[in-house]
Amino acid sequence: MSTLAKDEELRHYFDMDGGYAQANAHLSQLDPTLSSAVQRFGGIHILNQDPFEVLLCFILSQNNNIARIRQMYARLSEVYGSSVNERWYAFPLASEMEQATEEDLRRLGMGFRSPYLVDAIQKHTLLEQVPFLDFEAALQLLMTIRGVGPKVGQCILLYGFHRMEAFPMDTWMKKVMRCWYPDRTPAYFAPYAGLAQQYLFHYARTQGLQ
DNA sequence: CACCAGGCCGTGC
DNA sequence: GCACGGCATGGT
Repeated sequence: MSTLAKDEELRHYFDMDGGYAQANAHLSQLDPTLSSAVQRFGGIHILNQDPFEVLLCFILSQNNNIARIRQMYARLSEVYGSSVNERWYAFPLASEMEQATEEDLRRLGMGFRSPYLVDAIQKHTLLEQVPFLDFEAALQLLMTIRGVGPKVGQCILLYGFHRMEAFPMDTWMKKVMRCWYPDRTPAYFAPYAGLAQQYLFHYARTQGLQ
């Protein structure tokens, strides 16, 4: 790949032309909490990640901790990833994991998520339909994959398909909503709910809720 | 050594 | 519909 093409790919991956000045300005004027979150952590971008990678990673994330998710990600990359694909990182393509069985994955330490991974690999072509569906239909489709519920599904839509309406509700965001936005729903943050989620998540985890 | 982790599934009501 | 326990495994 030419350096120019790689530069363009990286610009897209990090969403360098995402219009964040306007998004940050909008969120900042919503309320004091978001205002200080943006002020402290301004610069957060929503990545444009590979949908298949995101699908597997967020299946791995359920009831798990970051350190171990990293380790499992690295292990899948080592065992199934290949440098022949034209990418700057080694996470496997769906085609490279087609042969993986539940037993293989258990031996690799994927635990109770192993059958979920197998189902996700098997159904990976569903991802191709997502760009043509509205948000709710896309979420319902993703949730037909075992191990994909509302939270994981919205993560896939946000990081894999850049759907800004997505607002993944994990344990931290439930606390955030209860504590700071008791009378609000994610629609309050439209049209930048996904970005707001990232700011609030990071804000809550680094400086705590009060 | 208990307890927990950026949920989801199956069961029982 | 909704509350509940179980879940593989490594970190703290």
